[in-house]
Amino acid sequence: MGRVDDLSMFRGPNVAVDIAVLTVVPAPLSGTGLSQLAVLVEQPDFVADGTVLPGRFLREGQTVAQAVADALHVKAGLVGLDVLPRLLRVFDDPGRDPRGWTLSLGHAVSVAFEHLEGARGQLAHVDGQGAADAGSPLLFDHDVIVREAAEGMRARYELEPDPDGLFGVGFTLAELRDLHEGVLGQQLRKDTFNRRMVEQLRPQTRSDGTPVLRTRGGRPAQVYLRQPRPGVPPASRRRLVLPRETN
Amino acid sequence: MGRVDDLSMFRGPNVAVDIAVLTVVPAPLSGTGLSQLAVLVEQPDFVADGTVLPGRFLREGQTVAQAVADALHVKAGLVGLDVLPRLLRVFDDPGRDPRGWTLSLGHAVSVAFEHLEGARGQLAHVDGQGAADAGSPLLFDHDVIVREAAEGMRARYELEPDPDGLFGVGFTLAELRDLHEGVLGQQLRKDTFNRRMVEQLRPQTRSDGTPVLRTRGGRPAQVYLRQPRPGVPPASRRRLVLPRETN
DNA sequence: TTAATAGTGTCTATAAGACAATATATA
DNA sequence: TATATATTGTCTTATAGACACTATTAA
Repeated sequence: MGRVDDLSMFRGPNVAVDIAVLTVVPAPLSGTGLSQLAVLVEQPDFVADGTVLPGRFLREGQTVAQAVADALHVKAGLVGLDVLPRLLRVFDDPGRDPRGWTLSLGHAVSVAFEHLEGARGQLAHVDGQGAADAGSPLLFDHDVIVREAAEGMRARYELEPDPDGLFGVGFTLAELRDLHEGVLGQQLRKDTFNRRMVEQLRPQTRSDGTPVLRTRGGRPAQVYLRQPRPGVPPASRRRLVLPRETN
Repeated sequence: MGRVDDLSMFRGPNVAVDIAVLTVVPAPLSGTGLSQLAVLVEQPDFVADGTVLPGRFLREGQTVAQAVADALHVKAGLVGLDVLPRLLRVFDDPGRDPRGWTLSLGHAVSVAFEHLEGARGQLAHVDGQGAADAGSPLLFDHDVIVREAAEGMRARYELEPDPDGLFGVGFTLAELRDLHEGVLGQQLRKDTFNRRMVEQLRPQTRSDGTPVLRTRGGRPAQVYLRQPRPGVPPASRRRLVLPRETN
């Protein structure tokens, strides 16, 4: 930031936030029998054929996070979620909005499917390439936002158990794997997946020390909780950094 | 983006770009005998004791990349670099600038040390925690920008050879390791480092097929080029994703 | 009982960590 | 020659991949 005493010499752009609300549709509801990554879209009233992400202009005195929360409230009818918007990129083409100079801050948020119950809009399936299959094409740069949002979420879900916290409470390894397969859009190896994840989880126990179990048609499974300590590096990812002074 | 016909009802914020210009000071010049990560800072004229990153307000009709290029030109005297600004985060606290409503888009760019020859400002060493050791404290949120810029660059330099392209031409594995050790602020294991990197590099040869070598006081070393194909996944990072339908 | 799911154990292949040995330049 | 750096090879260890086997529920 430079030294400019009179800011009024600059006319700032209108700044919008556009949000890819990502969720995982549970297997029984997805139609395919598998959990599926999906994004919340809506049909705007100002075009006949087109789909957009929820978005909103930033008001003075607001933070970006507040504008995101407002957009989710006003556009999607979602209230009271405490989400962590992740900034993806800025769309800054000076001619991108014919109505005037606007910037758009593309964001991603991950929301548990249950919290999208009363939401307005539709859930569009996100395919392996990050393309949303809404009925009509995504307008503006919104396809890019969805693709980058999906890419980021997939990268996060490859090494850590449910890093976005879509499970509110405990979960079994099978439920966790369903979730991860939905996010990644790929099947995962059960044994390797379990080995990687177990070491980052804590088995849930009752106060008397007995394990909390959950059954799904077979042998009951241990229920796990995310470790309270975040940022534990997955053991599998060896680092080049030297622990000592050697060489 | 919603449907708003009259944009003039919104008064947009002033939008600034602030840039962490990262470079690696070669070992002979750093004073420590090791290559060192550094960031370009300047002493602003409006405070007695404080340091800032180069920055500039976005003008109408400009893209963010153009504003970054302008800032590097006007503030640091750098012309003609084609840099790739990486967006790090938005600083959006409504009260962060007493002069009025401003947003700042924190960016990182990586620039080869040779290109900073005629630059205004000083190079501040960036330590292992991402803290810049300028003589005086970094003002505003600029310490956060430097930290996140360094984090991102370090993550990139752990698995791939010189992903930011600080070497313009060919390099030996020893030179590459010096560079990576400077970025990471850590010594690296020579053998493992070489194994990882060689498979992502192409040995430089003359038209007659003889290898290009370079000597540094001992046996001459092969000169390598980055593979023209970017985005080659490092072989070491095994993935969970199934190649087949199994499990 | 059978079917379905959960969990454990084991063998193999691959890559990292550690270190030794050899090669080729300069002083 | 001695010294410095580069390069190759090998042994050990850790983890992924593959698969078999046991365990515990419901129907």
